Amino acid sequence: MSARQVTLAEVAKQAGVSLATASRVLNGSTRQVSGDLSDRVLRTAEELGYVPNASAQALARNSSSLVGLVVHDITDPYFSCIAAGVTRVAEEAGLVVVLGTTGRRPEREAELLSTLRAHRARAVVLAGSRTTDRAAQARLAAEIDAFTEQGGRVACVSQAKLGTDTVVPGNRAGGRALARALAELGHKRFAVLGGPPELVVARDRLAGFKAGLADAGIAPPVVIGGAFTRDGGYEAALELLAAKTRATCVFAVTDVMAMGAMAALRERGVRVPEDMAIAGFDDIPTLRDTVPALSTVRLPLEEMGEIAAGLVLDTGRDEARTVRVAGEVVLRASTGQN
Amino acid sequence: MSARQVTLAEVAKQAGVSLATASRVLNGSTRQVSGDLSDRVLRTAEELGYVPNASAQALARNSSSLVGLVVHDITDPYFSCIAAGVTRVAEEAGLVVVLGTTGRRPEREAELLSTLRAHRARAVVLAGSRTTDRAAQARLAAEIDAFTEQGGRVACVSQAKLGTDTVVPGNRAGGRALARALAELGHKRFAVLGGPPELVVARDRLAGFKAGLADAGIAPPVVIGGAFTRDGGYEAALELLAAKTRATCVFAVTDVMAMGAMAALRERGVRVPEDMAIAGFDDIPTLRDTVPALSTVRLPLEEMGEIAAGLVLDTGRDEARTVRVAGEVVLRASTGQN
DNA sequence: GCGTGGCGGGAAAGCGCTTTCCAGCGCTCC
DNA sequence: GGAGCGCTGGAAAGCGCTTTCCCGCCACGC
Repeated sequence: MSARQVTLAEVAKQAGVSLATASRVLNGSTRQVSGDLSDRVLRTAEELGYVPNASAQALARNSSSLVGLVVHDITDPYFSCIAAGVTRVAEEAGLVVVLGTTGRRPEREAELLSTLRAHRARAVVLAGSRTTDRAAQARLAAEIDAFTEQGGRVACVSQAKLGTDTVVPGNRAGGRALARALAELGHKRFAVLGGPPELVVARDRLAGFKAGLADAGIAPPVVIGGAFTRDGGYEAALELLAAKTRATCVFAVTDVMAMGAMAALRERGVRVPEDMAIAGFDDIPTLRDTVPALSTVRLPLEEMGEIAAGLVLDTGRDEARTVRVAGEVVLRASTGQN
Repeated sequence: MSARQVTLAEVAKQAGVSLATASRVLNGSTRQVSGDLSDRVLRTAEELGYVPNASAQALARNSSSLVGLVVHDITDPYFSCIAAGVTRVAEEAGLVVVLGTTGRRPEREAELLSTLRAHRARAVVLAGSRTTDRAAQARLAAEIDAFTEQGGRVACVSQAKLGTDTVVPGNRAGGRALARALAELGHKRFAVLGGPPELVVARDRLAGFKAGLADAGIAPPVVIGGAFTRDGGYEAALELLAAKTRATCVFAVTDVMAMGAMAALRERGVRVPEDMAIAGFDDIPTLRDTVPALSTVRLPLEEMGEIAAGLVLDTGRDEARTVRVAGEVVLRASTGQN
């Protein structure tokens, strides 16, 4: 089988030109090639079905056309939206995105970065959330350094790391605005499903929310931890109900968690929003269509992916930049009065 | 900046061995190396922070560690679930997955395959649905041939292509079983939101559904086309309502479409399931938690991704294999009586 | 007329790795 | 005791491409 792949050398020979000329014609260069030869090369390349060997190009140029994308779980709409943004931009730039998933294990992030470095990826977007796990962070920082020293760029979504481009959503501000909006709806007693305490994103949203409550002169919420997933929200909501707090409104730091929480409430016969109002964060598309529609803080997820990819592919500037994107409170049926 | 990357040659020199020996130690080979030298190489590699250059390896070995994955839209839960399965298997095998998105343009599939070929990807999973567009199919078939001739393997999810491994969900059988189950619930008049007529997946599900209705001695359904997306389902549902059929139960050929349809029904004040029952296909995770929960045909999406990746990475067998996975009817609240 | 410079073309030196081939060495086996 | 073998280590030839360097050619200016 395996018809040997057509090489540049074959094209060159067939077209009766040198390797150098063929390369210049087919893969761009500053040098000019006469129209005559150029045509001939183009034609034979076409005829032979020549496709350049990307590995060889990468080796010779010492830079590949790969862009890395690291997420925790591609199944999570938060990440898949960001992924959509990143891939769109990358593909427009003629690059190819390699997808790495961590399964929420922080140490995988560094491993993946190392792999990406081996592949000489020219850039990486890190969409996973930052943890406070010291060892993992140190290892990650070292990998990031190694990666950038090798000439690659790194952008983080929602986790400011020194020396990298960053897209920072207004987690704190969003949480705060949401708290105020909910307070205005008349709620007095709040609970928060706070996710894992070591996740910075979760902490920021929680901190913002608390600040917002304080602004409104409302007592601090009951906070219940849990995993950053639908099931985490489900469990946390059950725990909340078991705790018999008098909260009338619960804030899940993530839409996905809110989804699980709503399922738990429903199972327990707690009506939303009559018995318990609920709000999330992110505004993932699927939850706009649910009943009741979820109140949340909207983040332009796809756009954030696009921005991150844009930052990381913009070879012009060299210093790290930070782009802030604001969250927008969106009140829907899940908090009533709407 | 850019501290030059550590090369094998540097490691070898530092460790006082030849390039060949260093390569054998670090990157596996059939050949043995004495424990003494081996240790020395391993140690210096560690010290220097050596990471093999994947492009160079790919070039020298004429085979890379890339696995392609082509989907229409990574944001669609159907695809993101499959993607999760594929990446899991690939990462376990020490491979890296390259994600390509077509944006539902059939011609992109061939383009991406060509790119993947340039990168010498060792395998590709095509998760996009097959269309009946002749030109696109021909181009795609040619690219698949080129890819396999070059030594790569191709697997398709849910679209049987000659000469490739395939994971085939029971679209027809699932549609049929669903129709029968719905008939048993007492429905007599059905509508189908059939998606784009040129998509084979959509056609199969529809055909199966019709067959199931026929089995139950029920008149053929009203069929309304539309896009294979949430918005497509939304529009199609509006059209259905405008058509003033007397259908009491509507089958959306995709859960995602069903989601849009439910939103449309809700907006128009049509209660589900009291006024109109609805069922989907795929069983995407998010819709298990909605109100009402969606009746559907469950497909093991992640598993399908895993199977596809498994097929394509199993270098043992050479002929194309087909794995069928059955859909399982799951009746939930959206069809009432439950 | 000849030096100059610009320009298009080709030869060849890598890029970092794998792998073949060969050399040397210590064994076993007659 | 020597032929033959198996085993380990190293030299070197690629893998397919980019890019530097050089060469020959032509147009130009003095």
